[in-house]
Amino acid sequence: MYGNGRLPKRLFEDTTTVISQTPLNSAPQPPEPTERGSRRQTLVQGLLADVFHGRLRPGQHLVTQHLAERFGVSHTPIREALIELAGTGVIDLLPNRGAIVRRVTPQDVRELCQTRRILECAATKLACGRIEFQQLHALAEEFRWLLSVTEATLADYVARARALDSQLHDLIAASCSNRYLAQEIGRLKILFRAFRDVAWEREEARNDPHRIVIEAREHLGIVEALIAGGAQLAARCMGQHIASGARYWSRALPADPPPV
Amino acid sequence: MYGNGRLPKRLFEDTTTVISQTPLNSAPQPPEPTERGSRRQTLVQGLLADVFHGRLRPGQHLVTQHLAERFGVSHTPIREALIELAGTGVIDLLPNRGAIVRRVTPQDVRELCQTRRILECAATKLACGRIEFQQLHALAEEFRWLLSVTEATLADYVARARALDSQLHDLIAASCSNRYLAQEIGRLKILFRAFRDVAWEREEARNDPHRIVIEAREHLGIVEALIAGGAQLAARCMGQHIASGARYWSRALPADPPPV
DNA sequence: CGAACGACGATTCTATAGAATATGGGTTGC
DNA sequence: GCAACCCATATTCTATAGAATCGTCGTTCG
Repeated sequence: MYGNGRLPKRLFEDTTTVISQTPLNSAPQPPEPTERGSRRQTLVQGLLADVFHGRLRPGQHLVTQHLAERFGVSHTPIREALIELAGTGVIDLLPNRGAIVRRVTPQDVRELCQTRRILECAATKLACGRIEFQQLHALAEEFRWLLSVTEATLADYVARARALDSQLHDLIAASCSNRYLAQEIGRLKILFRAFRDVAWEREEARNDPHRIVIEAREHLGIVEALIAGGAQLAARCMGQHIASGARYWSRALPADPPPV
Repeated sequence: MYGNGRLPKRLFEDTTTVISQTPLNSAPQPPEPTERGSRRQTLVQGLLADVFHGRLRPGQHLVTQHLAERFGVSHTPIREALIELAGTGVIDLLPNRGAIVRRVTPQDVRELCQTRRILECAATKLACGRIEFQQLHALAEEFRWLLSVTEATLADYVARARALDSQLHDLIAASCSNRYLAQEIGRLKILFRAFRDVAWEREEARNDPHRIVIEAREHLGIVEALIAGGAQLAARCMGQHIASGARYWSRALPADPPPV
């Protein structure tokens, strides 16, 4: 297979053959011809999921050839997706030497959330007073509804809770009147969501109603502070909210590879 | 030239032919075969310079064909550079419709600096107490030297001042013990540097000694606060330093295109 | 026996060609 | 005269092939 029977070269700490070891038939989308133009985005999502799932291990050397085969596309879009991923810091891209997956440790999640907190608190402060009261009241309604419902159909309930979460954070980012700030928040949000979605799947606490209630309460606090015009208070609430999320979600990381 | 004599299609507000209108013989590097592997980075730098110089106007439609000819490379690395630029927010990348240059207004520079201030102040606070005193004292020495020298050879003087500037900011970013934060700072730094370099060239205040002295004083303040262990004070100094820079450099934007 | 040199192989990087998509003008019908 | 439909062209997007580069192994010299 590899010329004269030699094993594939090992450049980095992990083997390159992990890909064929683990049954990766689950992730590679069937040659589903995603519409032209959004293929790179699809690949980015897929690779992100792989990284957070632990299918692509930290330090592992990503070979475009293999990835291309797995996803059923050519090298070119793979390469482009890797460039985009390198921009978000998930992988390192060494010239002429390919891409390696950066380590994702609980420490990383903490740092990610810390950075998110810094940015989103600032955005909250800036957004305070710039959001239509109507929107804020509507959101407050929704969160109160979440808190009032004790036992509903979980599926819809969860979906709605997550949608509202996105809605609030996006609204604040969009209203801070600073495009760069909003963009950085968006970038980190993608990372955090990818991580959270994986944690969501692997946790037995998958549809933990308790967590949803806690988050709804935190969200409501933020909205109420924004309605009252308390920028400092709103920012503090946001800070606590993100810190709380960090503590909750960072438990669900894939098993730490043994420290080399 | 274009089939039956029709003009090239106009998709966006600005003409696509601007490229051939303005004498762009200055920027396009001669087919200088930059070494393999760093070509994308070179293109990113070149395109950034073009944007901030105003050679690529806001809203303008970037055609990969033209850019490839200008830089003397193929479409592929151009496309990759555009993806990377889209990651930093300089251009918008619409699927199947190419890239357009985002508007860079004084407002943008303000927002950029505001975001930088948020991030770097946080980093300063975090870095306080984590940097070797030796390094801090050495930097302080240097800044005092800058302040003491009244009239030296400008060239070296300016170069050294800029190097020290980078050194201090990089040291703080590297010492905040948060890789994501450091990375975001780095990203914004690239944008700010590209902008500043252009302003530097176009301003008559090119080697403004006064500005250097002011910055040295601000830098010294930051370093001294870090030595004293005053995280709050250091962060406040950093905030004032960045705000001061924002006020100074935002004057030198290319002439605003008339508001459409 | 250890270290340095040379060569092979794998992989990345760039270039070119072909297919899909969107845009704008021309034409037809009302 | 106006609006909707259709076609042609430019441009983007993906795929494939070739050239340069890096890492590793085998050999040779000290």
